[in-house]
Amino acid sequence: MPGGWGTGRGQGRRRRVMSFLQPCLLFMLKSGEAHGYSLLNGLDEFGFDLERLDPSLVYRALRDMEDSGWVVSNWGEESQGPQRRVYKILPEGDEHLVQWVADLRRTRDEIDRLLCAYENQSQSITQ
Amino acid sequence: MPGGWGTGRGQGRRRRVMSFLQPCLLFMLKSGEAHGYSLLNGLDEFGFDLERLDPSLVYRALRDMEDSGWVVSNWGEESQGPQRRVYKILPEGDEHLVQWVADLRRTRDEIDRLLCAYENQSQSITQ
DNA sequence: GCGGTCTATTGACAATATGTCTATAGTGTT
DNA sequence: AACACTATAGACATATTGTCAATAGACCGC
Repeated sequence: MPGGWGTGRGQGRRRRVMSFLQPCLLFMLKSGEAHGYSLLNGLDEFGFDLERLDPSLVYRALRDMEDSGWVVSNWGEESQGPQRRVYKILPEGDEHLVQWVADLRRTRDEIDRLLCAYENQSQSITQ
Repeated sequence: MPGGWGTGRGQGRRRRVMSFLQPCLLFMLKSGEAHGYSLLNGLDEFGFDLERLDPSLVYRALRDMEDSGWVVSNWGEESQGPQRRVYKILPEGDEHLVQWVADLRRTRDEIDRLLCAYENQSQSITQ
């Protein structure tokens, strides 16, 4: 832990929930099957900076989720352009997303607690 | 990324913000100097399960923050009982906490966006 | 007096997670 | 022909977290 901002990798890099890519990708796949690059592009909807997001991160996450049995993929049948893998969520992936949702609610509450305590302390000091 | 819950380390382990210990410890030190073990005990206030939280994690985080110049510590002057290090936040630590607060607000908003999208999709499906 | 638990701290090693880079390849534009 | 975008994936490095062992004082129960 070099120390968050200003040192080491990704200066100014934001700290998000660990493995946050996972529930985002699972959720997008709930809306329908998609291929990797379009999922990548959809991540800006959840706060990812697409200019800084290396595509290999997304593809590795997709592969890992497939290894875990939450999604499945098959090569599309394009006749034109590069071949694309089409990903689809499985029932196990749906269940996993339910767990993620419960866990993210708790994580949000924990962040809220710290932020509220911080803001309350700032107010009491200035009064 | 074996896949969150059910496999690998920490079965059922929750996924929180990376390095979340850091702002929690910094905030507690804003309230006044404290020694390591009391900071450890105060972490239940922010969602940490004290029964599962290894003290070495907290002490390492404190050391890392001291290395980064955000806190300072000195050996207390107890005549009885084991010696204790007393930690104190520095102005740089205060500034770093301000950055953490801004970042945590964004992280909370990102979680909110995913949770709202998820709940909206669940409702549209059942209607 | 001894064993166990709690308090108090720290380092070493292992495991997990993320970041970066390289590579291949098709299409479209300049 | 070069560049950018699309599309995918592996290797290597770095960052972060988890676990274990170690030391030691105080207190409590037996």
